[in-house]
Amino acid sequence: MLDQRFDPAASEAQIYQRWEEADCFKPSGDTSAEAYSIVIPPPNVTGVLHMGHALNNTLQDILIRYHRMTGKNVLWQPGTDHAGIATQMVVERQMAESGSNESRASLGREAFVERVWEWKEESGGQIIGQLKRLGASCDWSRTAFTMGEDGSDDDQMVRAVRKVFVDLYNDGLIYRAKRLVNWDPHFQTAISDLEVENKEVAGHMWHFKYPLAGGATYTYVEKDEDGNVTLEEERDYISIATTRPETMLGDGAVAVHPSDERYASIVGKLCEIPVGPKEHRRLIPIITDEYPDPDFGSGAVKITGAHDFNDYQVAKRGNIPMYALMDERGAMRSDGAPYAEVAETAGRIARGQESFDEATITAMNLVPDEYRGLDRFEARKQVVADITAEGLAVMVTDEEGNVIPLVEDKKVMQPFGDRSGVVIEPMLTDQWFVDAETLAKPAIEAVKTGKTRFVPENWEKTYFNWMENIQPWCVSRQLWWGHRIPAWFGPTLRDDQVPSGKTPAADRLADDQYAKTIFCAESLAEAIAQAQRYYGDDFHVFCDDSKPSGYSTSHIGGTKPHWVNLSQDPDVLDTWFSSGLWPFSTQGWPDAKGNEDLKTFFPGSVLVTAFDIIFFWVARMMMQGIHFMGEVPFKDVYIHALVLDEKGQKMSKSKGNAIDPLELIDEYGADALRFTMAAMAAQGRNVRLSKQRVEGYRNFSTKLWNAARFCQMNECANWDGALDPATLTQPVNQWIVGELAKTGAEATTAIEEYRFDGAAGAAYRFIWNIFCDWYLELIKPLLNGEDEAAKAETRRTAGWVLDEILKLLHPFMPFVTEALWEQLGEDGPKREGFLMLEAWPSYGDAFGNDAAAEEMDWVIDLVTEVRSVRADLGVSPGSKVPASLVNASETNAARLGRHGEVISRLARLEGLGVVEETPAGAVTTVVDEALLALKIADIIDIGEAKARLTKEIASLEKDVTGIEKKLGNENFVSRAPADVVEENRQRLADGKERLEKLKGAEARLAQL
RNA sequence: GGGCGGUUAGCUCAGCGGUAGAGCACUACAUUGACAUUGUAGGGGUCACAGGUUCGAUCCCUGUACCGCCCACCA
Repeated sequence: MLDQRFDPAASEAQIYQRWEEADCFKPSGDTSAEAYSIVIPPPNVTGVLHMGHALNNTLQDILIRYHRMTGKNVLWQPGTDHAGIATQMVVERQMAESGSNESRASLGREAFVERVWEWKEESGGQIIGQLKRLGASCDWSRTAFTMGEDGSDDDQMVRAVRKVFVDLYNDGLIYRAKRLVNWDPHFQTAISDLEVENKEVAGHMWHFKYPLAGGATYTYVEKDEDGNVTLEEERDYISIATTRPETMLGDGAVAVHPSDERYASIVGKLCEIPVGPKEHRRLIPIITDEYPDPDFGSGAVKITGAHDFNDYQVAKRGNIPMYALMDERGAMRSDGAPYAEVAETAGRIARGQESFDEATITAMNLVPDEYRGLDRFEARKQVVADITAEGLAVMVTDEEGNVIPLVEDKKVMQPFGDRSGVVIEPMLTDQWFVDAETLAKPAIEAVKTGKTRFVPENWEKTYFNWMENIQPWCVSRQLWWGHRIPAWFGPTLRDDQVPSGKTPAADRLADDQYAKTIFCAESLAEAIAQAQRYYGDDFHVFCDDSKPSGYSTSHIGGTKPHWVNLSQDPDVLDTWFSSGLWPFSTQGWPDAKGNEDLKTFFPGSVLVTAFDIIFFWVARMMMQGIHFMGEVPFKDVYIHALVLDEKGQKMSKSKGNAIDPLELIDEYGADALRFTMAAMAAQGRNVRLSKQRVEGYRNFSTKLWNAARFCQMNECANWDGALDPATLTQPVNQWIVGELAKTGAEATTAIEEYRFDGAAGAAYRFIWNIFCDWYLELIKPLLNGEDEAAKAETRRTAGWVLDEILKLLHPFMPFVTEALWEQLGEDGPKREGFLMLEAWPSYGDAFGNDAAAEEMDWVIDLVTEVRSVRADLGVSPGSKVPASLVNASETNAARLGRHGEVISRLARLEGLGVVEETPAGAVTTVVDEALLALKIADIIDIGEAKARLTKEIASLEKDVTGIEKKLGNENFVSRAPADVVEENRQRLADGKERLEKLKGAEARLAQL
């Protein structure tokens, strides 16, 4: 006998364990069956399950369980992501909080990475355990990790990443270059555009005067739209606006628009940056460029190529030096020669007296001595104060007549690191870039031609929009935790050290300055071999890590053989670089190219993810998948919503509004949480989660449990396989199997179309509102009756339908359904195996039975009508009311004969029969063509009864008039589809007939 | 600035060219017969607004307003 209710806490873990031990999650291995595969979006290895994971993995598990039941060879590939920055951050924070004096720096690279591995081992299983609690049916024996230990037995991921990197490098799709990149001063690494969040913050715009060199002056004229002069004055300066005064120190020019007449006379002249020691004020040229907008501010823009993305482009076009001002912490530089010396050089460059190369410019620290070492925001304050003190701020008169510096309060968009939260600094650094534009082309094409399909479709636009404007992807990170970049740098050799026929000095100046001294290879040995071939036999190549005996730096340039010391790039790759390989790296690539798993499970059937990750991950997988496998990595991309709190806010720990899915599982069970996720997963929407909703679906599972209990008590739980609808004789049984078949079809279609809410809703409605509310009530008389054949048939049908329900519901509520499957099986023939491995139901047309459906609908309508009347008129619920059906049709009279008992029971009626005359003292209501007379006139308030009728008549009359009007419209009758017209005619006829009867009832009531 | 989405019952949301729906909340009633994690009944909507297309618009089109989100961005 089933317990009173299902106890998720006690049962779920145990059920899960049994599935796992029986290898239920592994692919069937039946290669004759269609393969169905999903790769999990790998959660951070050190992460904990949050609501987003719960939604994402519930939906995947529903698909996986469904397709497994349809007999496919199913793989849900699990794994975790090493999550470079995030994980490194966690470990660093732990060290900081531990109170020990350890830090990343004190530990050193090797020990620190070792520490991260330890942490990974310690916490890496946690999230997997949590996914198991959710019921995720991944094949855990294949759990993958985006990293691996170089040189260990488990280095396949390392080899995959290296191969990808080296191949792309050899194809010219990865290159190293000095570019302006987003620099995170907290983590002291470059990050990609996607990892930058632009936020609007309150800022200021300062206006400063850049005096013309040598005290030169010009006539500054402003005109209005009509060409009338509004301002004319002699100026010895050009006015510049800036929100970042500290970057003035690195200005290389002032730019104006070529059409800007105000400044035409001073273009080509020099002006002075109004900051720094007076005797070494730097002069910079006034140039023209299309970039400045003459209508904004003064129309003149300072150009700081090394600290602003727009300026960078201008500087590149105009060959303006880009002076880097800050160090990796975002503080003003304190390296290099004293300011006076450097400023002198810069001055000569500005006057065109000295040529310059990138390396020279990079080495120059133009931060005046008094600002060196200051934090960038400190430096900003200083610069503003110094300029203002010197009287070089643009002044205005305020409302009270005071002359004050012009400082506008202004909302400015500021870039922040998405992980660190600090202000990102554009920095000129050497980084590795992927030529995303080239890789994006086939990835765009694949979606255009439908090889990969987005569901819902509108996400394609987002994808296209981004892919079509894609920028080079900066993939190097100055971190320690990650895939080390497989590139080794050779030394820069003096001219007399250069191998014959090679010209490194020239190479250095070229755009691909490093190309000839970089050795990109899948292993150190290969890199050394490459270098050896490059340098020739006169050189002996080795690497830092393996200093050969007899090595001495003095040998360089000395007697042969010369020593060439390679050192590996210290940087690691962006986490997403390896995540992008996930669909094939998890299947053993590159080792297993051509092996069964890769052939069988790549490409994946669908990728399930949230929209916030389309760019980060989906796009990268598309690019890398197509490039390396020659095929799209998945056929469908299902984009689901984000989980928000009840108020529509993004859940986050810091806001304190996060609901912990594990707590919900503890409280309501995994099934309830899963069902909630499915029911709320309407496409293209956010999911607002409330506990109440979860509670409601927990109640649903209890409802199912109790329905099963009822079946069991009534010996309906005997499981005996198939059911032939043709053998059914009872309308109620014929009807329920038809309803079940409809539900099954609806759920199947919905899942196939990724409408999880539709599938969940269909199951919910059928189980609660049809099976429990009606079917189980309707069969009670049969189960308690004398007709043994009918009883047997009903038991069999109820038992069968219950089993089918368990199957249909299983992908959504795997635990409670599996528990019921097992426990109900104890009453009947022994079940062979797990519910999760049963076949997904597919019902033929044979299950539909229109006549039975119509008959049962009539019964249900009748009962509902009586209940409504009783409730409205305040008839006490317990009392049995004498009732009869007046002037019923033959059909309905027959139906009453078959169902009178159950109707009487459900509607609390007695003496229910067919009569020709309305009995005295009866209140009547209309059911179909007949009047239903209830002898209650003496126990109710006639006024209320009348009011009820009046209301119904009014509402019906409104309907009827509406339809009459419609049918009276010539255009409607001639132009609307015939079936619509016919349907309206029928409705009108029915309405009128009913109206007449209601009016009759009203009249009769008036006589009482 | 560009793009995407939203506006339907008190709340959260489905829906859809032809009769406006669910869950929760609310109201009333019911209590040993599977289930109070329940049952029965009920109230509650100018489907944001304005035009247009159509025999017919909550639905399609255009515009407006407001609300989200994404991308870009003026120094």
